[in-house]
Amino acid sequence: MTKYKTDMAAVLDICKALADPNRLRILMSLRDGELCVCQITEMLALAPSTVSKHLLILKQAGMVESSKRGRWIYYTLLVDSTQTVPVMNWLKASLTNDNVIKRDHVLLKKILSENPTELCCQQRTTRGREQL
Amino acid sequence: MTKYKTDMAAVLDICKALADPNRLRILMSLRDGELCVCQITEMLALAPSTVSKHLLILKQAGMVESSKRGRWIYYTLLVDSTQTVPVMNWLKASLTNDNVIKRDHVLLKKILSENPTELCCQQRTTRGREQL
DNA sequence: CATATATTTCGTTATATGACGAAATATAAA
DNA sequence: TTTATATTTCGTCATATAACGAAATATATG
Repeated sequence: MTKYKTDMAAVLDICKALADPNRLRILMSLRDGELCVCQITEMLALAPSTVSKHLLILKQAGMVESSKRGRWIYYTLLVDSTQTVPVMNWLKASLTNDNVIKRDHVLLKKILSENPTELCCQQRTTRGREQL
Repeated sequence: MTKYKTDMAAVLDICKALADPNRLRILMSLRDGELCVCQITEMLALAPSTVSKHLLILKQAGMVESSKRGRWIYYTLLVDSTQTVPVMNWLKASLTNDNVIKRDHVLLKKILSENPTELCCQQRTTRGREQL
């Protein structure tokens, strides 16, 4: 396993990270690829500071990683880990049909496609409308 | 999935059940078969009431089941569940080499073999010494 | 029946956790 | 440089959780 932490501590960090509905929703929302914090925040409808804390917990557990691009920070699943692969497989198998997760999925598609000017990530470098 | 609970609630109950070191130790201790509460209590060196609570949480999460035999209550892993199998496989792969878990394993073998008269489960119906 | 043993339930207490808002930080746009 | 946007950090508060001891419950033994 990795360094620093004992195996127990590593597993425990993952289990604690999974032991919250909003963090499970975040993990499931990252199935299809990266999302920036503001998109996740929009989906969860929580305070940005709260979402930031959730993401930190997931990151410290080794479930996700972040990359900064311009003003935005994108989070992705850390799929190259011996820990996260079985965990995510189990979560996907168990939660894909959950109503909250399904609702999130629909909402996310809307957030990613429509992305109106009022929303965060308005001026995305790649393909956003630039009008304020 | 099962009844009553949503998928999310079911997964959450499992994750919360796993998010405690003593409950992980209990689950790992049940790898090799059933144990009665007093044996688990001896291994963990916690108050019986605390162990009882941990076992209740694991049971309500669907990770273990109990069967009463005489004065004793034996707990076993619930291995016929689509939830517990992948979870336990992951735990076994991740925790078998952990030092605490290894120490528990040694201790449990001692508890199961020696089982001196002072200990709990003194007068086991199957093969215990009967002297008080 | 009285006693000892095994386990659970209950009440209490200390700590952990999740939520928020305000303030700090960083980066891009005007 | 000033302003707006994106995110994090910090402090606070309410709730959840883990531990214990005492008491209750159940079952076997004397």
